[in-house]
Amino acid sequence: MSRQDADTRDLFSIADLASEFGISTRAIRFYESKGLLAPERVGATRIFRKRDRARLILILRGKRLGFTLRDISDYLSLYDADRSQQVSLLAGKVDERIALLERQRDDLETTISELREIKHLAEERLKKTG
DNA sequence: CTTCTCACA
DNA sequence: TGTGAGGA
Repeated sequence: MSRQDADTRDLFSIADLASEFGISTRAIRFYESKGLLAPERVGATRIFRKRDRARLILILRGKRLGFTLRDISDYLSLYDADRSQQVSLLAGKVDERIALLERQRDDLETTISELREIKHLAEERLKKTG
């Protein structure tokens, strides 16, 4: 059993992480090119450690919640620097995100109401004309 | 298998 | 925010 669980292992190749998280190796390189990841190198080959993997998990979670890579980058860059600044940045971004989703929800509800009204009028017309 | 870059949506 | 392709 040389194979260890991802959580207990320390070293990962780009292909390991890509398959573990169901993303492309290209996407991982892309995140690195945007400064979100900074794996070690042995020659030209990337070596990802647990902390790199943890950052990738945060990146994917941020994306899932609808944040841009820029948002995520800003957040991650404060990890070692200012912890409380990081927390307040996160709080602000979360507020923004919630506000946007609520506006979108309101817009959707308005649109749905309009469509229901149109449907109602169409059905009324059908009753009259046959 | 890895790397890089350029074009493209 | 990524992908496809082509070369090394």
